Amino acid sequence: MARYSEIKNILKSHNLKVTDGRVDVLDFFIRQNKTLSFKNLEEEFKDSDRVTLYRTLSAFAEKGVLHKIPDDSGHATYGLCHDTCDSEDHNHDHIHFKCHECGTIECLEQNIPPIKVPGYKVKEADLILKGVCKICAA
Amino acid sequence: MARYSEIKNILKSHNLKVTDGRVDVLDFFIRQNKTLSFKNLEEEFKDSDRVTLYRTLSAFAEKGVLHKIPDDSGHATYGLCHDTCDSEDHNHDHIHFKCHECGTIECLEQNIPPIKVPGYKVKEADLILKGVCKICAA
DNA sequence: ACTATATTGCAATATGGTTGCATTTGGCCT
DNA sequence: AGGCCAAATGCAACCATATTGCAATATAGT
Repeated sequence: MARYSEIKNILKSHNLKVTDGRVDVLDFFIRQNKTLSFKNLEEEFKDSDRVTLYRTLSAFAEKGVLHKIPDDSGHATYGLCHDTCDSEDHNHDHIHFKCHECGTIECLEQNIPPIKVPGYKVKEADLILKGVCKICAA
Repeated sequence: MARYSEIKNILKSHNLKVTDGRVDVLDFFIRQNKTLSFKNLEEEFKDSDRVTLYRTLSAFAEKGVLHKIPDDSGHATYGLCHDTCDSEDHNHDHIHFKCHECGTIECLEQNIPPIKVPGYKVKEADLILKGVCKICAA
């Protein structure tokens, strides 16, 4: 497990009470260091309540610990926020990549290029690339 | 209603049997000339079976009459394919725009700029812009 | 008009997520 | 340390959305 004090700090600094469940979920994200779907979490935390898990994830997403990755399949996936996000300022303009082989969704370092559409006010942009990821392609 | 013969031709040329339900749905898409969610269709075709509607839409999407627009909300939306798509070759590299005010999803003429990611094989790209559409912004 | 095959309609079932509420817990304040 | 309050949890019930199996029906080709 990542340093307990570190995890506790992350929670506290995002205005989240430190509970066993939250510590475990956040620790899991840190250790896995990749995006996780609700299903992934449900499997990892079999004995904990689905509802709590949902609420943990939405609390994390709302407070800027995780970001929810839009997925056309409808199955939400979450990733750790890289930078110092909080409920006021989530900035996630990076590109996501979904691998057809291993199924994982990855946050890329690359940002979404700014796109202008005449007459439209663009506030957000979601770009999901699909194909074969670095690892599977190697 | 759009010319019945025209609708019939579209169905036939996509290897779809011409049934009353399909004609009605396709006609509705043509008349509305915008993307429609499953809910939109359900409301329009109250008396027809939801299951048939689901199957009609997925048949249309599979055969290239409609394209399914990925939406993070999980509620699928469909739009007429601009060009001559079929089950072999769907090409939908245009950008989608979701308006926060009127809620509609629009297909833009603009295409998604090609994006390279070193080490990755990019096969598809989905770009959804969000904000205020031309009509609401005016 | 007849037949093979695809489509429809219905009921049942699955999946994914939410709500209400009683109970427990964490964080703060003495 | 003890107590309080608000927030978090666990549970059951519920809701929305989507899918499956199957019998009945309609379509397209002969």
